[in-house]
Amino acid sequence: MPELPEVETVANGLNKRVAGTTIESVWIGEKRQPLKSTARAIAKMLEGARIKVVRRVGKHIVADLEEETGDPRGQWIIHLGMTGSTLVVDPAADLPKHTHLIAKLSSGKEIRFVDPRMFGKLAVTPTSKLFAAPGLEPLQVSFDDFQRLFRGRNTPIKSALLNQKLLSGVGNIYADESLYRARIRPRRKAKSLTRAELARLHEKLGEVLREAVELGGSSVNDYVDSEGNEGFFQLRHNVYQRTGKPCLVCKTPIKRFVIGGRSSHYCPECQK
DNA sequence: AGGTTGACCTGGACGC
DNA sequence: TGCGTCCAGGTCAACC
Repeated sequence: MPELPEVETVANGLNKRVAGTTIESVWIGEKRQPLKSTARAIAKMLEGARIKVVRRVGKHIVADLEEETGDPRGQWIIHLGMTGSTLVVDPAADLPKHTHLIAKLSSGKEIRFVDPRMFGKLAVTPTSKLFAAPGLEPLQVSFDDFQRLFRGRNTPIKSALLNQKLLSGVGNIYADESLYRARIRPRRKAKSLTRAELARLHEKLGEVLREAVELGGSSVNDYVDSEGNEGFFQLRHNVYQRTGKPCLVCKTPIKRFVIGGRSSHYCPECQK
C-alpha cells in the first residue's frame, strides 16, 4: 500500500501514541514470510524495550529502542509492503485475520502488525548496524543531487522514480502524480529529460509528497493509519487510477499502460 | 553494471 | 450463486 506520505503518517501516529512506553510482551503468528529476523530475535529485542521514538526512513518505519536506563538497545524496522498496517488499539478490539505480531505496551494498548498479502516485513537490528535507507530522501534531496541521480540513465523516468536505491520513498501513485504535474510522460528515458524538465520534476515531486502528507496519504484500497483512519489525498489524484476519465486540465481521457510491470497513468495531451 | 521480467501472496471487483 | 479473470500502493532474485 504505502508510499512515503502513508508511511510518514503511520510513523508519526505511532510516535504520538507509543513513544515513551515499554513493550511488555510480544506475540508472533505462525507465518514466517513477514519475518526478516527470526521470531526469537524479534521477541528478544522487543520484550522489555522502551520505545524512544518512531519515525519514517524511506518507506520503512523505524522505532528506536532503549533500555530502562536510557542506553540504546536497537531498532525495530517495519515495512508495510502493499497491504500492511500497523495499528495501536485497545486489547479488546477485534483481532483481524492476518495479524502477524502483537506487542503489548505498558500503557495497556497494543501495537498490531496486520498484512493480508504478506509483502510487508518485520525486522530488528542491533545498535551496531543501524538502519539506513538505500537512496536519498525525496523531501530533502537538493536539485544538484536530484539531477545526478537521473543523468545518463537509459530507463524510463517512471522506473527510475520507483527505484529505491535512487530515491527512497516514491511509489506508483506519487511517481504518476508528480510526472503529471511536471508535464512529463512516464515512458521518457531519464537521460532525455532537459534541465528544465528535471527542475519541474524535482519541484513537483516535493510538492505532491508534502500535500499528501498533510492530507494523511492516499487511501486507494486498504490503507489506514495507526488509528485506523483513511487518508484524503486520493481525492486530489489527477491521473492515478483515472483511466479513461477526462484530464482535469484539458478534458483528454487519461491513458493507462504498463511499464516495468506497473500500471502507469498519464494525460497524452498535457504530458510530453 | 544497468535494465527488465517474473515471483512472492490474498482478496476485491467485474463479466458471464 | 459461482467461477474465472484481472487487478492491486512493493520488493527482490535471476536473467540479459
